[in-house]
Amino acid sequence: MQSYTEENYLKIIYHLSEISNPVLTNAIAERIQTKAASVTDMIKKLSEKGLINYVKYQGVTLTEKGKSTAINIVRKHRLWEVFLVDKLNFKWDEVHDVAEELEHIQSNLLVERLDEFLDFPRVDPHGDPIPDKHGNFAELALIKLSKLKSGDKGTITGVSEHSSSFLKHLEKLSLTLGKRIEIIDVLDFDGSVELWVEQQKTNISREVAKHILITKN
Amino acid sequence: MQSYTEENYLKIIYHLSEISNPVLTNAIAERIQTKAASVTDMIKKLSEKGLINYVKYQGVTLTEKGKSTAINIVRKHRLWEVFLVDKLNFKWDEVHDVAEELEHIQSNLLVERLDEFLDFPRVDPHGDPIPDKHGNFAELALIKLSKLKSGDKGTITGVSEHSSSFLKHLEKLSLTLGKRIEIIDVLDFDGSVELWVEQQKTNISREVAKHILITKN
DNA sequence: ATAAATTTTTAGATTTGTCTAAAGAATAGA
DNA sequence: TCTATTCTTTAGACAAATCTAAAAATTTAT
Ligand SMILES: [Mn+2]
Ligand SMILES: [Mn+2]
Ligand SMILES: [Mn+2]
Ligand SMILES: [Mn+2]
Repeated sequence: MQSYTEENYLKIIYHLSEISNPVLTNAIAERIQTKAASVTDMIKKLSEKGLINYVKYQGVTLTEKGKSTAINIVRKHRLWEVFLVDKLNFKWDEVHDVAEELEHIQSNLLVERLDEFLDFPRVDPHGDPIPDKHGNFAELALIKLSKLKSGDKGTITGVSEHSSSFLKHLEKLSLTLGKRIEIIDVLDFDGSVELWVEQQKTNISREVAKHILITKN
Repeated sequence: MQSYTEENYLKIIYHLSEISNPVLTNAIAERIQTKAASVTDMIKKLSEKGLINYVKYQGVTLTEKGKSTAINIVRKHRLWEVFLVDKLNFKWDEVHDVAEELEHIQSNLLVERLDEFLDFPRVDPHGDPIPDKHGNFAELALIKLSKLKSGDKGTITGVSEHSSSFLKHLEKLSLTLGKRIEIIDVLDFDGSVELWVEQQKTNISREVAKHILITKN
């Protein structure tokens, strides 16, 4: 059994592994809002527990055991987010912090029953895939909106930034999951994008476009 | 804000206050599965935070602030128990440990939405009353089954013991919430009770009878 | 290749919650 | 009332997770 803190480290190492492998001490420190020295202490401990492989000065990778633990926490996090939005009418920008706590509740029965109660959802309110009880999930082939050219059409199926301010901004522009969009123009000058959504012309910055994920169709 | 541990202490002090006031160090130690010395440390801290009144060697009482904090935890605990039973099909003997964790999730929005989702339940799966958002709840006038005489009739509306083994035992005898019972006889010898429930004669020990709560009618 | 800058680790301290052992206070018995 | 028992508190220690400051390793730049 892992502590609340160990679980948070494992989950963050898991997410960072998708970007760079091995995962470096400072990258963890930045994400977890702590000091590099504290990270070194913790990764030593996780290494002793067989949850990560640690080579001094080189960074860490998850072991199989560490990976499945991390995926289970991600599973719980995303299931709780679905619960909050679908059943308790939370908005997609209100769920993250609460799910951050709920993901640590220890009960397999609870997770499986929750999954069933929610009718086995495949994605969370931000479009992120939910692992099944065996840890399997389809990696969706999503494209950043910022990669599209004028004339391209698609559907918003995810976001790669979960901050409340960002999500509220998208909400205001009707750029929410499931919406069909069509690129009108991409400005050479600053990369900002003009697009159609719900018969309306909208402009978004390149920075915003980078964090909107699209399936072309 | 209180820590997980502080919250557990407050809740236990709250429950023990109903039995004896002030609450003594050893009583807390026994309930919380810890040593008296640890309790002394913690009650000093809770006292400094203004959550309890502490007089050395005399025990503690909750302040208004401590009491309302404790009631809020009890509210969350019981709402989560209702959720687990009503929505996730947990049995009444399976909910306690999970609720013990869930009661510490920090989000007023979550509690209020959960209350609404559950349609503002008044009692939990063990018959215990659920405080409303202002901390008010009706103290039900329940009688221990062990106090009844032969010929007395009533309805099972609560239990004062939440262990899984006890609740499973009641389940087997059909002695669950809402069931009508009638006392046939109380044995002088050992206080054991013979009673009718669902057209069946059943025998229970005095010890079991003590923990079944009845409304006479 | 060597020096400078950056990253990572170690050393030592702090906070929270716990423990054991021993001392101090309250209560009960004779 | 005085002693024995029980209850409670203090003293000192420990594990978990964090921090600052300093040392060591790695990477980058000249
Ligand atoms: Mn978390
Ligand atoms: Mn999410
Ligand atoms: Mn608890
Ligand atoms: Mn209950």
